[in-house]
Amino acid sequence: MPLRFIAHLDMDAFYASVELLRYPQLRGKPLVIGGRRRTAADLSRGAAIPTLREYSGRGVITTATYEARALGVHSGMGLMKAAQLAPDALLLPADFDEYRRYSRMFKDAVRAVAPEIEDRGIDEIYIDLTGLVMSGFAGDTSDPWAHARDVAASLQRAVREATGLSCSIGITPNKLLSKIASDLQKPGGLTVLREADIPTRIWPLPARKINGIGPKASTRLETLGIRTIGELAKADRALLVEHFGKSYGAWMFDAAHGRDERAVVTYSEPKSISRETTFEDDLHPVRDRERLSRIFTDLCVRVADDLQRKGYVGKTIGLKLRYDNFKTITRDRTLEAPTGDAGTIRRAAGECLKRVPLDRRIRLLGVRIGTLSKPGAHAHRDAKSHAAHAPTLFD
DNA sequence: TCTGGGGTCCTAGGACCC
DNA sequence: TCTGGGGTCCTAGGACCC
Repeated sequence: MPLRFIAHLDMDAFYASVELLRYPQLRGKPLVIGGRRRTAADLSRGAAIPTLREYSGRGVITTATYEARALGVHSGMGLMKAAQLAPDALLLPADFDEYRRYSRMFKDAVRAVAPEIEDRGIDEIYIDLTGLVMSGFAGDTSDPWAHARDVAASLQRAVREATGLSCSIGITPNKLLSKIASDLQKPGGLTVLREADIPTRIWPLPARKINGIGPKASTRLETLGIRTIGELAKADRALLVEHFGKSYGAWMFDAAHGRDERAVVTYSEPKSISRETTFEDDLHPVRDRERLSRIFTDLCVRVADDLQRKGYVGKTIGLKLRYDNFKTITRDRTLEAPTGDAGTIRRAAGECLKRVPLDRRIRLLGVRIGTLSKPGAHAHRDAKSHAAHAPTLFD
């Protein structure tokens, strides 16, 4: 594989930073984003921003400012637990429409300089800078990595000019290393790593820093006495394969050596669309059946709306259910023909529901549609079905 | 004061077909 | 009678990521 210059760009505390543009007076204070969705009333109220102390409910932190992180809270943490650690931290509910707007702005600003972008969600991207870096380099004897650094700095300036926001960038020969590198000097960092830097910069880090090694795998690695990426790199490959399987074990070993040949993928089609909701209080399948039925139908309608808006139909309808003990089960059913119709989705999901045990309270209900396609010329469109639905356990 | 919501990918068994 | 592969689709669960 020829030498590449791959960047990973990660927006710094993205949701919180967008909020600070709107509420500059909060700058410097500990702030977390999370909890229920923001309503128009929340925005117009103009009242004081509530603190974590006042919160009650099942929300989690989606983003914490660096000031809040200094108090021990982090994304994914339950808000009730965070309130124990940082009762005076300010809490704002998320405003996803606004974050998506800023997401488009920063991606457009990057794209104007470097078009080879892979979307990795609302606040991060990979960028293949190889062409850009090398084109400035024909016959030049100076260091292309220094040039890569200049390109990255210009991207950071472009993002700041377009949005007022800061980001961190890692540049290395591949996506795996760049993802790690962009995290090394947050916020506002610019980290360039070459292959020769792996032993000093990568190997001391915990194995968990590798994108793809999560909480389960890192715990299992620890039981093998492997904590750092360096220890993983020096582990016996056969031992890893024995414990983690041929595919995952071998991948881990290669990752620890910084080997990754994946391309920057600039376009991909969605594979599934889903909507789910966690209830404020667990619902009883019998006593709360009317409420459950209404929520269920609403989820199906929202999935159908999403399909319509994005221009897809789907063939596999899925149901997701989480019980009060957090055990999660899924059921799905594949239709004869793809659909985008809320009533059809509701009927199929209703059939799935008949196949799950309803012997305990329910915490979460979700509806998913997969095996997506574009409603094509030869695909037969359903006549409008008026959301007539077959009786189900929730009716 | 446990643990959101939207995704992707992988595995594994069984059905079914050649 | 028993014994084969391989390939694809469907379903359920789980790890992981942002």
